[in-house]
Amino acid sequence: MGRGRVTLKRIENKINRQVTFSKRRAGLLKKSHEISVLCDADVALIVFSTKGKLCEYASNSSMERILERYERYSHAEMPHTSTNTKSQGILTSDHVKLNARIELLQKRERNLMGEGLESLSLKEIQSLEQQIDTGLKHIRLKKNQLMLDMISQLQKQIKEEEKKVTQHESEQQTHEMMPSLHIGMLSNRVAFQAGGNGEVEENPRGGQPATVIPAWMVQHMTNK
Amino acid sequence: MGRGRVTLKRIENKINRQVTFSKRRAGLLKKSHEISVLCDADVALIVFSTKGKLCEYASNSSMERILERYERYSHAEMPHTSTNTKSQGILTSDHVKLNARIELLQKRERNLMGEGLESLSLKEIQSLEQQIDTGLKHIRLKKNQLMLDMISQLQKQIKEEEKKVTQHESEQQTHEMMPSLHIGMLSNRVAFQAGGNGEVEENPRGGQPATVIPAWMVQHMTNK
DNA sequence: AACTATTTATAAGA
DNA sequence: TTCTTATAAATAGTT
Repeated sequence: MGRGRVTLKRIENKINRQVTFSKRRAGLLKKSHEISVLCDADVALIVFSTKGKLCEYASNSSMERILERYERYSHAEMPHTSTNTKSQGILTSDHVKLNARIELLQKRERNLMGEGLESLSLKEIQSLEQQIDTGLKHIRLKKNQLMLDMISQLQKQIKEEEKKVTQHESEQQTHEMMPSLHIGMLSNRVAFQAGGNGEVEENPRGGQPATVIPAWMVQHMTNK
Repeated sequence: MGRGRVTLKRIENKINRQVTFSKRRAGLLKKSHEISVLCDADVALIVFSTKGKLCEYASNSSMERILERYERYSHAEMPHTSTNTKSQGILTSDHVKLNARIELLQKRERNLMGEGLESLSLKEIQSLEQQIDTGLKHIRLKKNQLMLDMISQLQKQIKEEEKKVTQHESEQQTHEMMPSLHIGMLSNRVAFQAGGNGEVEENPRGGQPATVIPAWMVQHMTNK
């Protein structure tokens, strides 16, 4: 829907990404609203930008109601940390409660770092492992992103340096050819393989620009 | 986007409504996925059709994770609205401190789970990765320990059961040889190869007698 | 479920 | 950010 074909891949340019985000977010909101009105559907949309800014849409019935309905529908329930956390109420002004909450959070932190596991059951530990494993993947993804950003920035810098040097040389009538450092060509592959301990979390198809719509989505689109 | 202008009003024809719903739902899902990939956003979409059928989309991190994040975010919204009980007086500053600490801990927790990484530098992320990686190893160690404990406990139990059965049989003068289930010989091997990702740091715990390993456990040990 | 005429969304540019 | 514009995409009505 624009002047170029869309490739389903993270937009690397920060500015562009932000702009596209704003535009598409607006579109998504609009369409969410439209389907809710046209088709009399209950819709809840939650979007967090890269920077963590929240944006939400909820049809007619409030977000809360829809989420409740979702919880009810999706599974019988799942007793989880969020339950305690939420029921305690972050806003509680009671000192004791605040301290209790802090203690809880500290225990949670220690658990996440692999400490204080004595009191946990096998099930709890498995769940913990799962969460951390997933989180670690995210972290490594983010790290790769940062490294990529840094690489392209450095490349830009080097190019500029080269330009200066070249200019300088021509001013001095020095026409030697200086072989430029084309470190750049490898950026993508290198970056994607840099996972610390050899884990490659990124799309294994490395250089492929486009992405196929994931199977689950096709399913959603196909099934009724 | 079609042969007629769209009027933002509930489609009365039931069939049409259903068809439009299907089409637009697919579109919405697609766009949700696109913005999540292109703009690196966290997106959760929940749609209930008129008939109450649920359809959902969640980017990368699971729906649960996003909803949790949402809860956290929306709760954190109104911390200032209810600064009640001025009777607390001096304690207020404590309060503020406690709340600040809680916020810090929450951020830390999110970081440990691979969220809210936007504000971190490459160095910080690397350190985080290191910590979590180490922690994860601990957790897996603990898990293995627990599983091994459970296995030997189960083995003991079964042994006793077998004994009872044998006694009973001899009491009844039934001397048929009942081939006991010596599936057990592999127990150790299985246990030691199951370690999630292959890391088993535990030390072999003696050759216990025969045992059947429950299916669920094998699964837990094998998968991952 | 396919097709296609149109409307809509939006990428790029200013 | 906002506006404009050329184009890609979505989709309403049809088969």
